[in-house]
Amino acid sequence: MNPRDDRHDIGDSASAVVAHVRQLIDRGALGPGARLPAERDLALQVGVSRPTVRAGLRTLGALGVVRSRRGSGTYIPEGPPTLGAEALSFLAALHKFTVDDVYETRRILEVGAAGLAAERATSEQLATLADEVAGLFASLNDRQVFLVHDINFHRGVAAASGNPIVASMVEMVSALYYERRRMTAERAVDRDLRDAADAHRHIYQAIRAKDGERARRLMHEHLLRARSYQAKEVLASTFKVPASPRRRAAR
Amino acid sequence: MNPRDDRHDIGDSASAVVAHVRQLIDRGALGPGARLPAERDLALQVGVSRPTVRAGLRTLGALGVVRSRRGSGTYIPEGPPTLGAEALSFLAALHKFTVDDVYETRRILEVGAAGLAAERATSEQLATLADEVAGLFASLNDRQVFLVHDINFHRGVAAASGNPIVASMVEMVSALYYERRRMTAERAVDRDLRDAADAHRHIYQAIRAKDGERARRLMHEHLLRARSYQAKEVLASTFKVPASPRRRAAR
DNA sequence: AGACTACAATTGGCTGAGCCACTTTGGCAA
DNA sequence: TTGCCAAAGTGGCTCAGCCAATTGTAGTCT
Repeated sequence: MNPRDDRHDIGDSASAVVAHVRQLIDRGALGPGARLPAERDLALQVGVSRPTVRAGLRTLGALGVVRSRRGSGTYIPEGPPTLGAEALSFLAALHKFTVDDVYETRRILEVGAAGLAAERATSEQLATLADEVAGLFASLNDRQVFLVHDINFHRGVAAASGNPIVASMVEMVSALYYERRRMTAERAVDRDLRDAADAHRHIYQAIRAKDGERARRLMHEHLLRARSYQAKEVLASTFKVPASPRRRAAR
Repeated sequence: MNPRDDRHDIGDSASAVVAHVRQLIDRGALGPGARLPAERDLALQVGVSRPTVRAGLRTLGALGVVRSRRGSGTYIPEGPPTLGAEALSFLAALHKFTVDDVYETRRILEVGAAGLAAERATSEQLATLADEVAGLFASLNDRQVFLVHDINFHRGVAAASGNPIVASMVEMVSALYYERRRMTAERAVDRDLRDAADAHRHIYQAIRAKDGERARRLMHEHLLRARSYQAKEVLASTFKVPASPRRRAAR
């Protein structure tokens, strides 16, 4: 539709592709679940080569805006909005984030999310939280499974907050937390696990009772205690240094 | 080159480049300010073609992990860790984040940041905050400049929190806020601007006095009031839009 | 000697053509 | 109707090469 689409841009041609897709989104031509034009078509539309289009799409892919499936096409993901956790993971590796930094961020974000969840959680979201609490009590003897239910409970609270920005940020730090915690979860103490499961149950009850202030207070205390549990484990392992009793299968 | 390499990975070759760089970072061979090997060298190291290396580097660039400068090389950025704000901007466009969503997220993050800042702010960071407060009072008649000082104050508080994760998240939402607010800032009411400047001054004073609870309370109230200011502006413009001013002066 | 300019090497940005692997689809045969 | 298979479409990757910006260096002018 534009024979006069000269390339007066001075910057990257690849970012012109990003801008083009952004326009399509802002114009409403692309939304969640939509499929983008094929790379070869996009190249014609924007007036750049296909490798350049691929570069732009790769940028969008890294941002989590699009996802490419070989043989099928490039799509805008459906479902709840999500910020890629990879960026935070790299940042953590580069700038040496401490465990306390992570717990502190979680306290700020998730205490707020718990308060909102108490005001807004739908019955469906409450049911999800109840499931995860049940999962916690059912997996007291399997630390890895327990950890997954733990994380899922917190993600569920974030989703129940009804605020997509808060939810996606909690997803980010949860992913970072999981990435680190997964390797040390085996050291957790039985009694601490039971305490944690109880804490989750009480948070769930506060949210279900629409008691925002109590939900906030309980979430705050839970995260403070969780941090001290983990600190204790690190301390204990420093002194014990036990040989790993279990062999793992290949890879 | 040779299909009988040890490249039996099934996944992207481009992500092998990302993983390679990640290894270099984890191993300590790359840190902030460091320069990556040239693309042509990296291609040899990883065993892929140069376009594939470029694809991987572009992913890292989108994540904010590296930055390429034509003719010079590809570097890991120095300075405080920062999460690209572009991802959140796209997410906002795709999922129709509301103004309330943004203010709510700011309340959660920045109230927490203000509390931490009161405990940890260095004298240098306090001086920066004081500068921005002065800038606010000095720009009461220029809404665009006022907005910049406003944002910078809040970024300064986040930086003073001493928590790099919280700081980078505040940067993200601040960028989103600025992107939207910039277009409507002209509508701000004189009296509201003065109120806002006062609020910032009081927050600064609380942080300087190391009174975390007061800093949190003031930040909370400030952000609540700022939201209602903005809502009022939108309402006013809804009724007054066609009423063109008789004169174009008064700026 | 010191400042400046011209140049050449290095490096990222981009192109075009092409091959491969996977997915989807539609027509054909049982 | 059901099942299968081949063709078309699509993204992943490579190769070879040219362009443009940067940078360090050698040579020139003042």
